[in-house]
Amino acid sequence: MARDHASTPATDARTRILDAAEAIVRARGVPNLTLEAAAREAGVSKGGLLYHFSSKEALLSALLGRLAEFVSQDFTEALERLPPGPGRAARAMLAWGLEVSEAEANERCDRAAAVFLAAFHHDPALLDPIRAVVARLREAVATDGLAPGHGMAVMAAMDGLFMARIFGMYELGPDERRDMHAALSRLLDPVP
Amino acid sequence: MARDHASTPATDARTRILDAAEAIVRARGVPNLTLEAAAREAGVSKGGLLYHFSSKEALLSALLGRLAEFVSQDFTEALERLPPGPGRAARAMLAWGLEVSEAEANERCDRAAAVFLAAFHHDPALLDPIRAVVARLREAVATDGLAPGHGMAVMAAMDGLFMARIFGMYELGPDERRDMHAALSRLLDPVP
DNA sequence: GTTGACATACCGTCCGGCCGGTATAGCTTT
DNA sequence: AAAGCTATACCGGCCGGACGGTATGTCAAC
Repeated sequence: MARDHASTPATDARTRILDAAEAIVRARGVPNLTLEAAAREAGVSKGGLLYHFSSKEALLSALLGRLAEFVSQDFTEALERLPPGPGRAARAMLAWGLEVSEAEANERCDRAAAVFLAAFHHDPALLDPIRAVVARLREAVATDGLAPGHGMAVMAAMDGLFMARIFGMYELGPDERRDMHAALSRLLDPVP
Repeated sequence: MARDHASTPATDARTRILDAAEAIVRARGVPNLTLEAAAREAGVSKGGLLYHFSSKEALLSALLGRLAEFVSQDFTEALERLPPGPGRAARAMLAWGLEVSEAEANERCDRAAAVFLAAFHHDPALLDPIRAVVARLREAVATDGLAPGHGMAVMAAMDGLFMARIFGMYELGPDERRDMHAALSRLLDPVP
């Protein structure tokens, strides 16, 4: 322990380092995420960082574990808030992406993107944990009672918005979000 | 000019370098795209490469110009192959992503992804040329006579498939492609 | 002999990782 | 209870390698 010193933020060093790494990527991009920078931002020395994460890969791996767990849990909660019935998983995705405030959606998106891109750049295999989560989501969407392809269309559309934002391609305004939500909702009703 | 020399592969050095850079990113990832590696792969010296592209940024910029032009032209062609009428742009996107062979779609996707990711990593601003192209596509999709949001839903779904592939998240099998095509096609008909 | 199209050699920087040290807390032995 | 011992949680400096970029040389073609 020995964690005090008058002016240290209550969180433990490990978490602070993780947060710092994320913040750096968000603010200054993947190439600026160096061990020194992360250590500085977290208020520890480089040696201190390497005590907690024995390599850059270990740091990124931890970052990704956190993300995967967060995403998984977040989606599960969205799912459980919805009544059962055909298309529940797809409706959860839709809600998850388009029924929250734009600010909230963007925040989640940016957090995920930062971790995502940093890990992918270092080694694509680091994405395996979220790949597993996504596979679960996909399975849920594909088997929730909708006509084949309909749920996946919704999921793909949400993923498209994610990508469009992280690469700064386009971003929907409030009206467009509403319109797109309405359009995709048509896919959730039983085929006419 | 002065392009011969008995034993140079028919293409000019500039193009060979561009192709080499793309190939490296595709085969070994963004971090392995170095000037030396690109030069070696293209069969020139590092100095030779720097004669054609005065910096790494210049190389990436050229790569991206090529991509932007290719995408723009490719989409225009897809558009022109379709009869006019409401939803033409959206149908072109759908055709572009789901009415070609899986191999062809993947090939285009991977080429684009390689350039995309390499440029983005070096400097997100390098993506501006394709951002402009995408803005044009988006405009086309948003104003092609469909009910609001419907075209964008299709576009986002295609972008989602793009992202899912480049990050190895998921990939649709032939049946899924067909099903998703059918699902999204429902959005192209006049609202019932 | 000048220019275009390279090749070779080299430099400065930056980054990941390792190492030796150190202060503190807790346990144990006497 | 005093004295050791060990583990934890760091600090600060260093090294080796790689990479982008420059500077200079070369050599055929015109």
